[in-house]
Amino acid sequence: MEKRIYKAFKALGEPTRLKIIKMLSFQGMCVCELSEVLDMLQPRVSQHLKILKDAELVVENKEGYFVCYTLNRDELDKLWHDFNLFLEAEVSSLPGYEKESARLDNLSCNEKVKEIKEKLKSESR
Amino acid sequence: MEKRIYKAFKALGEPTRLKIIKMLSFQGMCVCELSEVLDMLQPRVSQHLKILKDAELVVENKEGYFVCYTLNRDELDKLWHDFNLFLEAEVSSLPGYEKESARLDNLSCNEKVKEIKEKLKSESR
DNA sequence: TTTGGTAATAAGCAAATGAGTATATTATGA
DNA sequence: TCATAATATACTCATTTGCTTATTACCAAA
Repeated sequence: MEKRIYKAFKALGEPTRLKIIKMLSFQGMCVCELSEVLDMLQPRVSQHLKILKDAELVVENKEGYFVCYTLNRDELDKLWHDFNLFLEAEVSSLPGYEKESARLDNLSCNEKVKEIKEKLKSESR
Repeated sequence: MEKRIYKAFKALGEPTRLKIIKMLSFQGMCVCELSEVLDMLQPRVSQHLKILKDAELVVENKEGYFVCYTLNRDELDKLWHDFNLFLEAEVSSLPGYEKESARLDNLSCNEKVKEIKEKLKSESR
């Protein structure tokens, strides 16, 4: 789960790919169109589309020798939803966080840190 | 606007930073605590926190020589909101997309592409 | 089965990134 | 002012990333 999340964010966190996604938000487009509209070499577009496809943010439809890509809006919504589930989840319930959870339970940190946190909490009330 | 968006996604799209964010979703924590809980060297934690702070996903509160970091949930919500605005916006209205918009208006693409799109459209109805 | 057009992959290279080590910087208290 | 603790920054190195060029794979029509 966690890997899927950061993989999707990583795919979104790049200017060229964000541009491609913006173009696809307007309409489905094939590689040659994207290449023309964005004024980019075709391999560059294809490579980024592959990354977006691996992250399931984009879907391809082959039609003859054209490959039409469309934005996967459902997956985008799901990404944000899953990310929020991840944030809300108990640390102890997350797979791969066993050790972190244990260390969280017996933090050997300074007493002062606790005081500081109490202070911050009371301030935020 | 666009740069802020992909910068934030880029910040989220990395496993170590996602872990840090998860920890901060539980409670505000200082660097030493994060370092201990995640079993990572302190400079590593500090470096990632800097990136998260630059993306405004995290806020720091200095208390003595402790620095307590908290998750900026408002900014997270804003990120998703702005991202959706970006997706919904007219290409012609987006700064930095002037050329793309113009090229979009007179695509020299093959007639077949148009046929394919018509076909896909009618199928999706 | 050739030919022409479209897209994917491979290879090479420069730039960016992440981690570790060492060294500042900042703040506190004696 | 000096010693100590927490955090930030500098530096180095290995890995990854993105772009370009070249090549290959794929598909359709003649």
